[in-house]
Amino acid sequence: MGSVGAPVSRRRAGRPPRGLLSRDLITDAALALIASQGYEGLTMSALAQRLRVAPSALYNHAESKQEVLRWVEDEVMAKVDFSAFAAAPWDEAVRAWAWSYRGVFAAHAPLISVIAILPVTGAPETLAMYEAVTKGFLDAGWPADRIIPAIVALESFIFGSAFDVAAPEDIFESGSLGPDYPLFTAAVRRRGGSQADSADAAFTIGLEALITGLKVQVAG
Amino acid sequence: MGSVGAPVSRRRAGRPPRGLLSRDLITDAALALIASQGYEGLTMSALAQRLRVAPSALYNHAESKQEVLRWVEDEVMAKVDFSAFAAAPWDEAVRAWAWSYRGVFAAHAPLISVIAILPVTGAPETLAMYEAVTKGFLDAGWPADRIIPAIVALESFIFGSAFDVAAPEDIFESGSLGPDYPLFTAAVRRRGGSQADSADAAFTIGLEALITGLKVQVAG
DNA sequence: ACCTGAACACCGTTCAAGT
DNA sequence: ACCTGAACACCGTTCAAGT
Repeated sequence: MGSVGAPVSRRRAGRPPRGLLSRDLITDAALALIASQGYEGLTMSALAQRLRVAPSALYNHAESKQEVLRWVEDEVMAKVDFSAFAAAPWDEAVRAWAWSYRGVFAAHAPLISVIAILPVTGAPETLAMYEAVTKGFLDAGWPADRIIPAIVALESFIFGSAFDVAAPEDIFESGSLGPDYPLFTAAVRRRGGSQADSADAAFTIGLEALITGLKVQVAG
Repeated sequence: MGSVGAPVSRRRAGRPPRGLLSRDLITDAALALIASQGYEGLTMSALAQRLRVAPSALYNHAESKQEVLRWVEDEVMAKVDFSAFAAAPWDEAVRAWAWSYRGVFAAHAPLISVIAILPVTGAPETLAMYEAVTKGFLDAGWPADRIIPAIVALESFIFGSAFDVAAPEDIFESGSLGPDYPLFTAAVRRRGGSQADSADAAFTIGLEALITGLKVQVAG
């Protein structure tokens, strides 16, 4: 782990900034703020305070808070480990990538709604991941026109599952209404362990089903 | 279709309200507001204005905006069609339910982050759906301890896919960075049609893979 | 080119005062 | 019990003024 404020990934080339701020500094400060206060703590004021600057100064570098979130998103995406696609067989690589992807975004759920609307334009870390994943699918013999839909399907499952990780322990507690829904209540009771265990179990079941099902589709 | 302000589903029993407001009236107004202005238009002020009441009056009935969103969520959930579980074979029922579920929440994506954190306590429409789905799985011979994880996995995929429906046409446009990521750029080009078609294709592929894979798991 | 300080147009929520 | 009106503590963003 680097010290607070240390760059979290490879820095952008280009002219060094003249003033106090830059995209990289703002992004690092935003990530540090999110790490310590969560996404509710990420306000333009708090960001400015951490950078010892007036809030309005941020707008010389970012068009909006939305743009700052896009920078954060690309930086977070860089933490996803897709290295298995270069070495392991397809199903093993998908498994390793998906678990890493879900783990990273479980701590960044508010970004998911940003990503969903967000063109990849200008997000080099994100594009690097897609390039490696695409190559992994091609190497495994996937037809080119099936690759993007398959990746989107996997990502949809991963994003949905990332939300689930943050769910509270009592998410399926029906309370006083319980007796009206006996089958569901019984099924919930049969599912043991903590919420973290339950989320992992659901993710395992879904991911393995997807891998199996996709393999069948591409073979048939 | 009912007229504006008409109740959208079965109304709650219990004492009629004494004043101008009630949970049902607030929920209906919120849904009407969302339908005409989207979720950005759903503010406590706008809600109060539509109900011809001061914003502070809402707090005699709802603890917070978050609670209003929970009411909306349960109402929206009532639109999901799970009737196939009572009649059709398991895979057909899952397919019909999942498509309906995704369609409903594609128009209500901001609710997804609410649901993920939200215990089902006090959400009768939601519980009714889970009860019917659980029964469908039991009737198909599913072991009780596997049902909830499987439903959660399906829901994760459905929620993630609902986000995808709202994605812009150019979501995978890499722009000037394109040449650096040739395999991905080529794969994107091979995927034809509109974003709506792409979202449908990804949903079809993922859902069919899940159904196939879950069947294999439960058989083995 | 970049930063400050004041201002603007909002948010959700609280609370004393009324009926 | 329920509603009003004023107030509070925030938001993100703009813009004239300075260097």
